[in-house]
Amino acid sequence: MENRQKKKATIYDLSVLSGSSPSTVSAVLNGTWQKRRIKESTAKLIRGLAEEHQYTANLQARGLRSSRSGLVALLLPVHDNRYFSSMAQTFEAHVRGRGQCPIVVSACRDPEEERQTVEQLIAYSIDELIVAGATDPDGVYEVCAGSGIKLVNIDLPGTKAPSVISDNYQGGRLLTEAIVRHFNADDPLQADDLYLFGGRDDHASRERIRGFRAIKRELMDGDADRCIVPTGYSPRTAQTAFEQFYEREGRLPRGLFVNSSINFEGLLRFMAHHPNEMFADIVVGCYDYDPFGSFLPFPVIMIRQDVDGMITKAFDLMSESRPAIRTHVVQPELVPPRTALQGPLDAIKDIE
Amino acid sequence: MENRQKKKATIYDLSVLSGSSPSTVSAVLNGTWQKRRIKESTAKLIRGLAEEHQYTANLQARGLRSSRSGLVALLLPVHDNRYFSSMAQTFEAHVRGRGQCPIVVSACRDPEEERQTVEQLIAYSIDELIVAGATDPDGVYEVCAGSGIKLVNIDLPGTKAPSVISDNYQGGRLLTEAIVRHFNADDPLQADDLYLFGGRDDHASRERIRGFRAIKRELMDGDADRCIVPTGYSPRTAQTAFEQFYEREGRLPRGLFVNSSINFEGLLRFMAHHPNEMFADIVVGCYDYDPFGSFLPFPVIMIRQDVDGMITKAFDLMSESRPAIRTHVVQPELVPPRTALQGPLDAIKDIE
DNA sequence: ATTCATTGCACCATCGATTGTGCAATTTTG
DNA sequence: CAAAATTGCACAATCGATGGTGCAATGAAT
Repeated sequence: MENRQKKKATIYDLSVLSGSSPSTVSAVLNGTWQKRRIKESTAKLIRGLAEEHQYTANLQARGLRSSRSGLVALLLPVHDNRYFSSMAQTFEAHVRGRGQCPIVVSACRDPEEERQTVEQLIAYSIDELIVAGATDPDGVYEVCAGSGIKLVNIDLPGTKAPSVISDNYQGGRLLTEAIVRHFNADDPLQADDLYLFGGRDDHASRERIRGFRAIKRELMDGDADRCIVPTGYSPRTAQTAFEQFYEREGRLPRGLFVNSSINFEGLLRFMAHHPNEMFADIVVGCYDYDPFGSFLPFPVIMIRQDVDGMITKAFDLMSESRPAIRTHVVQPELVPPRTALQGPLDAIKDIE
Repeated sequence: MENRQKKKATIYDLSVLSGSSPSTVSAVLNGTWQKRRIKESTAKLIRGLAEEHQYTANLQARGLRSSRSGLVALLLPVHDNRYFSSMAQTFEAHVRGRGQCPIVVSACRDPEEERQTVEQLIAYSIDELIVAGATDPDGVYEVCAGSGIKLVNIDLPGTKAPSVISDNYQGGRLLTEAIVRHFNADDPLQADDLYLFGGRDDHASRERIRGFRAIKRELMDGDADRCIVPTGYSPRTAQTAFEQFYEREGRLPRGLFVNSSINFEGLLRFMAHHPNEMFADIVVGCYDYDPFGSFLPFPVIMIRQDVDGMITKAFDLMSESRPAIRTHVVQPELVPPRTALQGPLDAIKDIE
């Protein structure tokens, strides 16, 4: 009854109740009381009152005074795929582990939205920011410049802040090679039957394409520009690309390198209009891992990026005082078909 | 050069530069200047200076003064599955549409974590909060009580705040019936060959189970408690349950109602240790939709909950001044096998 | 030429916590 | 017992924005 009051208690309320000054209350409740030589008994009294009245600090006030907030943000392009959602999950675990408050926002892969969102975050005095897969990382940097925010790019590199990315070239190589080798020696995959679909003109796509071409040249007799079909990161445009190919050729390529699980959803949409038999002889390599994708009716080889490794590295960089502006590369992992890997959810304790 | 200063400009800086008072600057920049009868020319001058010096309001200060923040939060159990990640995506679009700032956090399905997280959010003067799939919605309410936050439960209902949930009973019926009817008449599914795996003792699971049993009684000759195997929402425990069943019976049930896509991942893990042939005669119904899950090598029928409908309803409720404490029910949708539905990502414009 | 209304803005208290500084009371030292 | 050192805390400025109130200057009405 008594502690179901309407307004939240402040240090001033507790100050009156305890007979101490607000600054004493503040010191006791934020842990600096030893430094201020507050008596243990005083501290105990105040802590008791705080407990009794359910005191919680007004973090906006604290943030205003100290120009910090305890908030750590992750800016994603989108939430709705397993790569980024596992990144969010991993990120939260890390931030909580450091005793801070994680928040996740997305900016729809829109440079203007990215900048505006970050501006908002800065206005809330976010302490640290991880920008994942930004369309314009350096634009984000400009917004952050001079705000004192710690900034690390992840997934796509920038030139103004430290970055942590996957080795997309190596991943592209691994995946392409695995596709090629998945075919039997008696009916090997031909160079003009191995296509790459998806992605756009960003660093990750370029590197993966570079790896794709390198393997094609090394393992097969050639490569061609028409074997590369960038579609942007969208299911719809990818679907269109598959359908156009099918219109033209009457079939799909036997070897398909799909540049992201988002583009893979375009292939699903295509599949919905065609029977499974059409995919009998096909091998798909997908950059990014999705557990369900791994068990489709045809062989699906996937690349899992080391999200935990990247996030860990990003926080390492943030804890450095003046991290070098360079790009750190983390190795991704090849995932054979029909593989159910553990993910960040496995770290969560189950009740039930 | 000159606008690359180290510290952010404040209304006091602009006040000096413009020769007006801070309150005038404030009024001009927050839009209340008409009400305060500021001259158009003064306003224009100040807006120009603000632009030039890249002024952005300190939202912590504003929030402190006005005890509002412009932040709207979504509290999820976890990020890393398509149901909740699409919820995050949809939520963000709605909040941005209202000109506010969305933030998403997760609390790992841990009641204590839920309460602590919400306490933090309140400390930042979050204006509105949607709590999705909370283990203890009423516990969250207690924390919010008297803070003036607008609160709506979603996915799992509470008794202290308005709630929006799926019609899980109806969804359970739909899904169970679809599983049964997917078998041929010449070799129909028997009651003791239709199992439900996953979920726990929450409202959603209970309702789905109720629907499951109702259909079993209506369409088949019986039902049995042993056909229901709650595992909690975790891939690992679900996997164990499938493996134990397999140990015991030497096979899986022909009809499988899997209570969430998270539990379905447990089936994937089981699949990784067994050949596809084992699943030749199986029909799976999964509560929650995952596009990749829909295309597995056996028929997978899914339920898609109307996330957009639920979020829309939730915001409708929030905009009411004193919404009734009741539970609103939204109809879910049955998704036949091999179906690639559009999702919230389709609303995002593509830049190629 | 007064009086009154309107315009246009400045002043100041306030939101709740942090932190540098000062000082009385107590304890220690010589 | 006086001087010095330490303990324990209060005071007050501050962070940046908001909004109620007051007041001078200008124009309108009588």
